[in-house]
This record gives sequence, structure tokens and C-alpha cells, in this order.
Amino acid sequence: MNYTENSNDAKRRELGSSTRATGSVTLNDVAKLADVSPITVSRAINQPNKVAPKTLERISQAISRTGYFPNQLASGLASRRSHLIAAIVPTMANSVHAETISFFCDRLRDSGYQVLLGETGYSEDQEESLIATVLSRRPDGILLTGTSHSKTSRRLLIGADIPVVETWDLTPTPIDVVIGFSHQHIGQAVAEYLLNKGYRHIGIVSASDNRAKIRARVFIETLARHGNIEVAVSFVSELTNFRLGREGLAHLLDNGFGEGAVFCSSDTLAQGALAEAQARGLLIPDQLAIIGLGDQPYAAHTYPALTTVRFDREIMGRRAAEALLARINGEPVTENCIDIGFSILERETT
Amino acid sequence: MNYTENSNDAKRRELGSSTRATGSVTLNDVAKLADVSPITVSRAINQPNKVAPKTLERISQAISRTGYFPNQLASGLASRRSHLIAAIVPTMANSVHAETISFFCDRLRDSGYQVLLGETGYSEDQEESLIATVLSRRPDGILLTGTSHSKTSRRLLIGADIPVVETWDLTPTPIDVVIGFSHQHIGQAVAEYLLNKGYRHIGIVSASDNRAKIRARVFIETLARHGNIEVAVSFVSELTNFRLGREGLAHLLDNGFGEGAVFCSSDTLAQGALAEAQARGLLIPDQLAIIGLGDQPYAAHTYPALTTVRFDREIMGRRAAEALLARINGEPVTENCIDIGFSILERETT
DNA sequence: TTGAAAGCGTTACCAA
DNA sequence: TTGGTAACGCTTTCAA
Repeated sequence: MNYTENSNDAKRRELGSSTRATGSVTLNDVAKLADVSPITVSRAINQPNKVAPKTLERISQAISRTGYFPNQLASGLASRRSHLIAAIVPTMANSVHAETISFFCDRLRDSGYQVLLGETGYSEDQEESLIATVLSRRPDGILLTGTSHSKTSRRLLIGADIPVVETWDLTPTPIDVVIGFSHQHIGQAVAEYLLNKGYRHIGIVSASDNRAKIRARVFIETLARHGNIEVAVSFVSELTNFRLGREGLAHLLDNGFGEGAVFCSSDTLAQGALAEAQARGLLIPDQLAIIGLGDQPYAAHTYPALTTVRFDREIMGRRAAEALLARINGEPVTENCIDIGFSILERETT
Repeated sequence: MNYTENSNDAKRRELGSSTRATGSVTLNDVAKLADVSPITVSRAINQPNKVAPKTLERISQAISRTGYFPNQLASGLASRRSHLIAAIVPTMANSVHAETISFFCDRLRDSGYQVLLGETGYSEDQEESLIATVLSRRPDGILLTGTSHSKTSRRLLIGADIPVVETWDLTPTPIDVVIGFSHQHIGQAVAEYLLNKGYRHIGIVSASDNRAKIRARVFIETLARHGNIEVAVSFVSELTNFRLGREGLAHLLDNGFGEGAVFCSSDTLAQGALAEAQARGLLIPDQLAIIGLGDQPYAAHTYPALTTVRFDREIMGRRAAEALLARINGEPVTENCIDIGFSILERETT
């Protein structure tokens, strides 16, 4: 049979240029050139092993001759597989999320998926409207940051009936799968670490997002309970940066905090605090010990805070991607709550 | 007229459950409930002012009653407006790109667009395959990083016939629009700055991506020409981090570089270099002046490098978004080459 | 191994 | 202001 023309073409000509012409090459054009049916071209692309080698050859020549480009919108619509994964983060300006997403993208690209990005700016309302927007693209899966979402968000996600991975935290009641670590445990572990080290003057410079607040709360409670210690506290905004770290420590020092140890809720804050301490001529770590959190790549052993709390963004990003892929492919997911843990990395005191 | 049923429904019933059922609510379902035609529902959503208030009311009730969710894949296919913008960056793990994209997303979201993210890992081949992949989603526009792309990439982009914004650099021959600053000028300006300050012992710790290499080359040439100065050079990888900054400066110092000034090709490298200098007990900036580049937010006036070269990622991200939107909406674009400039920010020497 | 027909959920085009 | 009809470009389903 000869696919020189199809009904669309006939109509197109018949109606003059009034039909919606796209100008771009379609599966049909390739099919005509290769003298096969459109469906065979589709198979040649998606399941080449189900097409005879000779046919395949003809088709791939036709493809390169025409410069054909599959249209994934059409493909997604017809197959209800968009090959799109949505990722919702507070902000890419925070390097911890940027890096997680970077690993997440890497892993997904290897499996033919692309990432649709959304930023909430740490707002649950914004997250809600973002979820609604991205779901209208019919993603095959979605990554969320954190485990706290509005009622509506949860309803939308459950209604969408796609795999959901929550990251950066743990919860006994995940929407679907959760990958992260316990912020309570970090607060407690750092507090106990400092108590064991014998510190009695302890401060905290903390960001004010949900997760940082939980770490701070447990940190403070643990110190109060086990060491009967009152903690000097300085909260900064959700968005943290170098300057806020300086200002945070300055605030503590200006309000009577002398020598001791300070827990900063991110590496960025820790580095700022460090600069402030150095500017004031404090000896690190003898007069002031600084603990960061996050272990930004390769920083752990090089920046002169006493200690850093480390967790692995690569593992989180990669495993989040793998969990979604497994769910999408209907593989049995054994764990729906993955604790990647953390470790307190002690530096040699120079 | 009563839209209680349409031909699809009839067939669906007729054929039993053998038709492809999606389970999800469609425009048709809403239309039936509101007793209007599907196209009217579509209008109610996209051009509400073209629909009678009473009809609108009935439709919006039907929408909320059914929990209807527009399907943007279908919409994009039918209207050839995907409302998707692709963003291709080397890596989100580099904060300069993460922040640019963050501003880019913000601006686009305000106009109802979403961002499809792709990372090239600084590879032109990877960029090429990524461009091919994202174009199959029929984005309405695309942001690229840099101005150096493979022949095939350029062909693909031109063939796609969508607005293209190149960022982070300038070129007299952009594919479409380019927004950035001149890396040649930076290399020259920093060299001249140091010469004017009277420095005669000068080093550079540079990343090895294309743009950094250009800055380094012009920097070195300018110093050689105007000051007859030989520069101590230390190149690190494309991906830069704190540790590499330390190692880069260590390399210079271990190879005979004494006091003077060092130009680091990013803030991250500068901070690492700073740590190394401090570890060696060098006085900053009296014995060693360090110049960073990028001005990561709020760092400029707080971290104790002598100077930083600043450019504005917010402007770059936002204007890139606006240029694309303008092109998409067919507005006349007056400039196709936007130089956002840079400035050398001198710190008070504490 | 290949194909015909129908459909995915939406919007463009014209007509009323 | 509203609607009928066809189409967007692909894949599913079933049949050969």
C-alpha cells in the first residue's frame, strides 16, 4: 500500500490554507516517505525491536531526511505518559535544594524523563497553587520538599493518582514515599554532642523555615533538659545568606554571649558567623566553636568551623528519582519511608 | 440544547469498556453539567470576558463540583501554545545559575508559564541532545547559557522557530536575543584595576569553563601588555567549590607566589582561597588581596576579600524572561543584545 | 510484523 | 454570546 496521501492532506488541500497548518514535520510525513503506516513509525521510535530491520532502516532514513521531531505533547496526550516529573522546591537560590534537584535531574534524564520546576518561596499557599498548575501538565510523578502541605494540596495530589515523593524530612504518614532525615534527631544529637564536649555556654543562629525551627526547638529543649542550659537564640529569615550569618552571630555577641559554642542552621550561616567571629578576633574554635549544617560539597574538612552536620544531597536526589521511577513502572516499592540519616563530622582542631 | 450526552459517550457505551477511559474529569463532563457546549467551557476558562456572566457562573460551579483540571497537554497540542519555557544551564549546583533561574521562574510564573529544566554539565554534546529533547515538548521559548553552541544545536533552534535567549555572555551574532556581560571586559577591567592599585605580584585562580577561560586570558594578556607582569596561574575544573579555592591558592603559594593580589573566578573560589590564606596566617588584604566574582547575595560588603566583581543575576533572570515573553507575544523587541554590565565593588579595607 | 480506525482533551474556524 | 465540526499529532485497540 502506498501512503502518498492521507485524508488530512486531502482536506487540507481542499480547504485551501484555512486548516491549522503547523508547518512542522509529523509522523505522517515520515510514514509517507518511508511508505509505511504512521503506527509503524511510532513503533520504530518507541519499540524498535517490534519492527522489521529493513522497515526500520527505511524509516530512520525518512526521519533524518525530513528532520522529524516527535511531539511529546501529542504523545503524552495519547499515551497518558507525559514523561514529565514535577519538582517543587522552596527556592533554587538555596544551594541545598539546587544541588538535590541537580542530582534528581541527572538520574531522571538517564531514564528519559524531564523535570518541570516550581518554586514556592517557602509558602504553603504558593505550593498549593503551584501543585494545581503543574498537575495540569499531567506529570508522571512529583517531588515535594518537606512534609507539611495544605489540605487542598494533599487532596489534589491524591486525586492526581501519581507517585509522590516528599523529601528533606520524615513522617510516619507520607502521601506516598518520603525520603529524608529527622530534624528532631539532629537537634537532639547536636545538643548532646555539645554537652558531651563540655560546653555550657551555647547559642544558636537559626533560619526560620519549618524544618530549621524544629531542629532549633529540640536543640533548645534537649539542652534545657539534660544540661539545664539556657540557649542564646538568634533567628533569621527563611532565606539564609552569608550576611545573615554575620548578623546572627553579632546579635548573640552583642547581647552578652561570650565564649562557647554556636549551632548555625546551615553552612552558609556558619560561614557568615565565622567571618564575624574572625572580624572580632575570636579564636576558632578555642574561644568560639561553630557548628554548621549541610556539608556543602567539600567544605567539611576545609572550613574552620569545629564541626558540621552532614547529610547527603546526592543520595536524596537520586533515590527520590529512583523511587518515582519504580512507582511509575509499577515495581514493588518495599520502603515508603527512607531515612538517609546524617552524621556529625568532627574536624581536627587546628 | 441539552448536552447530556455526546457521540463519544454513545460509542463508549456501545463498545463497552474497551475504549480508552482516563477516569479523569474532562471539559466535556463540565460542559454537560453546566448544560453548555465544551467550547464555551473552554472560553469560560481562557477568555471569561467573552462569556455571559450567568453562563460563567453556571460553568464555574460545574468546575468546582466536578473538581475539573484542565489538561495542558491537550491544550498545548490544540493551540500550539505549550506555556512551557525550557531553561538549559550547565548545572544548578552552581549557585550563579540556580539564582538566575530562580528569578527567571518567578517572572515567568507571573505570566502563566512554567519552566522545563535541563542541565548540560558544561558539555556541548549534552547540550545538543538536551535541546533536541526539550524541543519535542514544543516549548514556547528557550533560555540557553552562554553563546557557544554546536552547529546542530543552532540548526535545531532555528528550525524550532521559537524565541531563544542566550545568557551570561554577549555576542554580535546571537541566535535571537542575548543578555549578559562581556567576559573580555571583565578580564581587562580587573587587570587594569590591579595595575592602578600598584600591584606587581599578581595571580589568578580560575575555573576552566569557556567564560572563565576568556576572562583569564584577557586578564593575563592585559597584565602582560600594560604592566609587563607575568601572572601566576592556577586552573581548576569547571565545577568550582570551596575546597578547590583553597587548593588553587595553595598551588600558587607553594609554587613561589608570595604577597600580592589574586583574582578568583568566582566567589566560591575566593572564599576557599581566603580560608587558605587565613590558615597560613597571611594578612588580608595587606599581604594578600583577593578578588572574587559574582557578588553572591549580600557577600560583597561582608566577606573580607578586597574586592568583588558584581553583576546582577536578578536583572539577568528577569530580563531574559521578559525578552522571551515579549517575543512570544509578538511585541517589537528593540534590543536583541542586552549588556547588563558589571561593576568592581571595592571594599573598605578593615 | 503491519495496519485501520478510533480516540486522547483541548482549541481553531467558521456560522448562527 | 454560543455552538458544530474538524483538527492538533500521536498511540491504543483490535484485526490481519
